[in-house]
Amino acid sequence: MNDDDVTVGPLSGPRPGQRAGTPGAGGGEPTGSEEAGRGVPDATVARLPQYLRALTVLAERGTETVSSEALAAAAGVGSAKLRKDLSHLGSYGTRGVGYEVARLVQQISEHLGLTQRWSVVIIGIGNLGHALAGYGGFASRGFGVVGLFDDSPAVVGKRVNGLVVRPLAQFEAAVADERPTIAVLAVPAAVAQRVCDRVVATGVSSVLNFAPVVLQVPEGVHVRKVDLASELQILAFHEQRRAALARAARLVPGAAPAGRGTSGEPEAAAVAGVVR
Amino acid sequence: MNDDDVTVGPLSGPRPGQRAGTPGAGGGEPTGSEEAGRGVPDATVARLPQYLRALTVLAERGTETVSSEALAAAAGVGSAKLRKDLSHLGSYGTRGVGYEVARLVQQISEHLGLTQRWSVVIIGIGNLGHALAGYGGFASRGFGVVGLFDDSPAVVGKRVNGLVVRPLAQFEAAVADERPTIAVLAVPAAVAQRVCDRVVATGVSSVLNFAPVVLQVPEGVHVRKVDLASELQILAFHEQRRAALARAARLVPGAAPAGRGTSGEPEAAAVAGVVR
DNA sequence: TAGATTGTTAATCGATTAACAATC
DNA sequence: TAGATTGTTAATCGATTAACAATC
Repeated sequence: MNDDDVTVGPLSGPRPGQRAGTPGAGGGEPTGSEEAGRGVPDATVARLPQYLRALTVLAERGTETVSSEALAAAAGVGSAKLRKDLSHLGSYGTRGVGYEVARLVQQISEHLGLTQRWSVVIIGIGNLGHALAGYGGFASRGFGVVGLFDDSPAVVGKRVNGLVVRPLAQFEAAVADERPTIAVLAVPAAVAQRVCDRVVATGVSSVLNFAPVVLQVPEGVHVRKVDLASELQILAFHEQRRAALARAARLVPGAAPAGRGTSGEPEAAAVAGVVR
Repeated sequence: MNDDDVTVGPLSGPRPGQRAGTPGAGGGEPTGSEEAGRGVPDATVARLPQYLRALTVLAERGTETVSSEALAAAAGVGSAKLRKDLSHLGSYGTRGVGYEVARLVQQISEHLGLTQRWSVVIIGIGNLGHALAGYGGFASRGFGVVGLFDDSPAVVGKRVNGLVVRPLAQFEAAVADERPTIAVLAVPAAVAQRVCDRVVATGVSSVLNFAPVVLQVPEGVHVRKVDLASELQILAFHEQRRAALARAARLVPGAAPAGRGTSGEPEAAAVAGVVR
């Protein structure tokens, strides 16, 4: 689960500390008249795009029906988890048979809100923003980039992927026109909060943040963070632990519990002079 | 928690289905002679970079000591969670006082393995790979990009951020020379698995994958995935749910249970200015 | 000593997993 | 009917949270 998802639900009940996005599964309050999909767990939501992608691949290959076992393998999860996840959407399988690929694609797409087109603006057209503006994966999945903004004279006015980069000063007016739902922030950390404040003030309620800062937003605004350096740091942690374990194993060879495999570890050299 | 982390631990005990990265907290097997940091939970590890960043900001401002309350606020988490997380590292605070910023920076850096320099190669120098190659956030956090590879004649030979893009054919030889620990994959989905296989075959044991596919890797190789389109899809899910709730609220206005605040749908409120 | 704040405990919550009854 | 596979239940596990005793 990517719990960088700083989300506060629209119900905004004043009970302090209630984290929405996981609405009161316990209480009463039917919340309305929806049938299912009311209380899809965050962890499940985060996996739906994966399932959808696996299903799309299957559909392209002409597969019409798939078992939870096979789909789970394609998506890299366990079949029990997959079935549980799908059951939250209402369960569209047939016992003894499996899931109809086309139907499931449709259902997941609807649940993810992909049956409509969402408009996206990108703010900050540096290296990364430029790449995002040109990323084919957005358009192909129903996200339309409708605006590019930056404040640097070096890029304003340039054409990127068919759009002209506009100065940030025009942002508010553009939003009033184009009504994007999602803003992608690819600006430097130092200005990210200020830009975010402006974005939120215009009514945009979802933000994808690439700046390495924790954005403060009012209730009701969703922020997801992609932090590239953090990803490397997390990998580094595991490498470091691996190296530490390998060192320990060399020092206390008898302590090795079992099945250590090719017990020499690849990074031994790189580690040669490190901590502890 | 970012549980895209497909990780298999170095202990590789043959017990089937055991997910490592969360080593047997229950069992016996002391795993060696390390003091602490043995069993840092994945969720905690994923937050350490956040803490480190917040601390760095504090350090730059000249702050010498910080309370869990203040640091937690800066990192966007609760103070209890922060203290619990830090306690997994061994706890370096002083009751009644707080944490010494410099000391904590040092401790977290060591735990993340950032006291050494990790070498990174980037494979796939399209839009995204190009941006990653130029991303300052890597170098500034101790990750050195030592190689860029691609197979397209359009980019091979070009100089990006001081490095010449080499053909993928030279990859194996280069790895033997430069011994990178981490490979970043920014290649098209269609070839990602094949490229990954080559990467893993050279002994690289950590992969950061930007291709929208689930990579199959042998035990002991860490893969983390960054999926840009998925991030947007998850945001779309929440927007879609928000819209559905708003619709339900309009149709059954009396059904609003309590504390609905400005019961109009959040979209409207957000547009008018900032919510709540 | 009095005030502050950590580190830890215990309760709670959400997510995962295995197993199996329901049912195609 | 026999075989297959879903949808759900119940057990387990890991993560979060609040509260507070320890202690600076």
